[in-house]
Amino acid sequence: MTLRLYDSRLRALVDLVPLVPGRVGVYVCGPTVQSSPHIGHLRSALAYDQLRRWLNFSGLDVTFVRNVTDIDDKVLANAVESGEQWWALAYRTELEFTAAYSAIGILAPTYEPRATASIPEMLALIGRLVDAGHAYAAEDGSGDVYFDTVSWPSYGELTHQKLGDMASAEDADPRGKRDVRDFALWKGHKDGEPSTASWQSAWGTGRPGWHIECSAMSTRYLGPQFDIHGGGLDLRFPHHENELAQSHAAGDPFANLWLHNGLVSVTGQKMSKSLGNSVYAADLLASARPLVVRYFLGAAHYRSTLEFQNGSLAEAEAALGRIEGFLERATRRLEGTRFAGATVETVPDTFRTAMNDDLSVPQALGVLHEAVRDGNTALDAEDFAEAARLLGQVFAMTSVLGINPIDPQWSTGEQSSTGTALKALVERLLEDRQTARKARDFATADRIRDELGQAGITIEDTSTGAHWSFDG
RNA sequence: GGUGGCGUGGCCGAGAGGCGAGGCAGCGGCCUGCAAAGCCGUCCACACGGGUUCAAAUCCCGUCGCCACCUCCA
Repeated sequence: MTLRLYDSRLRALVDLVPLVPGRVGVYVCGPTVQSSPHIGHLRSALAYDQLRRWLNFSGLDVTFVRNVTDIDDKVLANAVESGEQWWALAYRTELEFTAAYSAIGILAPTYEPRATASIPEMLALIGRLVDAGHAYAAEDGSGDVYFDTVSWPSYGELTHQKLGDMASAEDADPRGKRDVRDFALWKGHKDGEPSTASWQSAWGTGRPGWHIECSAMSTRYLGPQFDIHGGGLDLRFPHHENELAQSHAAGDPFANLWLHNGLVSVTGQKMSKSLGNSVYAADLLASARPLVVRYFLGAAHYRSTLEFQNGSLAEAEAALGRIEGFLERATRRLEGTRFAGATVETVPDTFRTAMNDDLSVPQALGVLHEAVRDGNTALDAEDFAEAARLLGQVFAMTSVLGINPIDPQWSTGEQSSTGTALKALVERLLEDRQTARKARDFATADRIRDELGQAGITIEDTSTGAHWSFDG
């Protein structure tokens, strides 16, 4: 059984056939580090994290490259606004992204190249394009170098647009362009721009255009041809179209498969700064546990628009709570039986089939929740063999999806002296409550439960004694 | 003007010709001293109008509404 993915260039589901058997190269467009990470950046990164984990689970050796574009018009503009060096802004922002990614369990890439560290590769690529007649230096002396779209007949192949049908970009500065649709490969240095943001080239000092960095970095680390290129739906045009054009025109076969993840809408609207409805990573992480944020962002299919609204996180918390509840309850009940710790971690075939079908995570979550329900039923029936089997499945499925609650990733590090003291105190109170219950002094028993409840601690009476936990 | 997507129950969210995905919320029940947790049941949906078919949420035609991209975007 092989993984099928939706290739947005072919607009069809295709089998993933690695160029080198057993190995997969994945390039994902990372952020332009111009401002703080928002919900959309996290959703996108998470989609490819799910892909990567599934590829790994399927036994493939994955080289996963996600870039950081640390030089760009907006980086320069925002640095002027905030009164700091552009490279300081870029690095500060990059650290914010890394922290947010890591908080929700996105695995660190195999490598994370920065655009500014691949300038020679970009210049070499531009040189090949100029030599091949698909790029030209502007004739206005600006030092700009443009890709010649008219010289490349298949321009538009990724987004299935014809050059003549495209709306002309009225806001673009035509300057030295031969055609308004030509895009900058290299931007000549302008007065007022910091000298630290300019590099020597055959066309004068300057800096890279947008797009060229991804062609240069993907082929630098994955080769002129690689398996998968991913990014947000909004990058299809112009960014990915231009990447494809410049790489093909330079003679590179480039990516075999193009993946695009859906965007996030906030209460039905596109998120944008002008609407003032931006939801930042920091907002999300301040209002829910990181595991809940991950569950929420990963619960819809990666190609669907994900709707964020009031209550979204609470719903995710509740759904996840069911899974956590089963894992805890089952582990507790199986403790001391011959099934404890003997769970074989396998994933059900239905789960595997769903994941292989273009990463159908929503269906896979359906399988997961059914296993949780069946597992709870087995526990109620004291069928420990069945409960243990399902516990193993739930562990396996949550691990593959990166939402296994007992993964050390999610531990809040409460093994402190305060934690130990709290445990002793709560257990002491639970003993008092148990004594009262045995004496049928329910007023006292309920008072203890209420007091603990007010302190944020929930009590559940089970056949093996009272269990306490913090409120979700 | 061009390219593409979407409309599913109170909400989120899968499915893509024939068995009610799943979750959240609600209601009824079992369990419980009462709860909590869990389980069972219930709530039988597919924008609208036609058509094809033994059978349509799914295919076809039309209509309405919403959204994305067309050189800042994850």
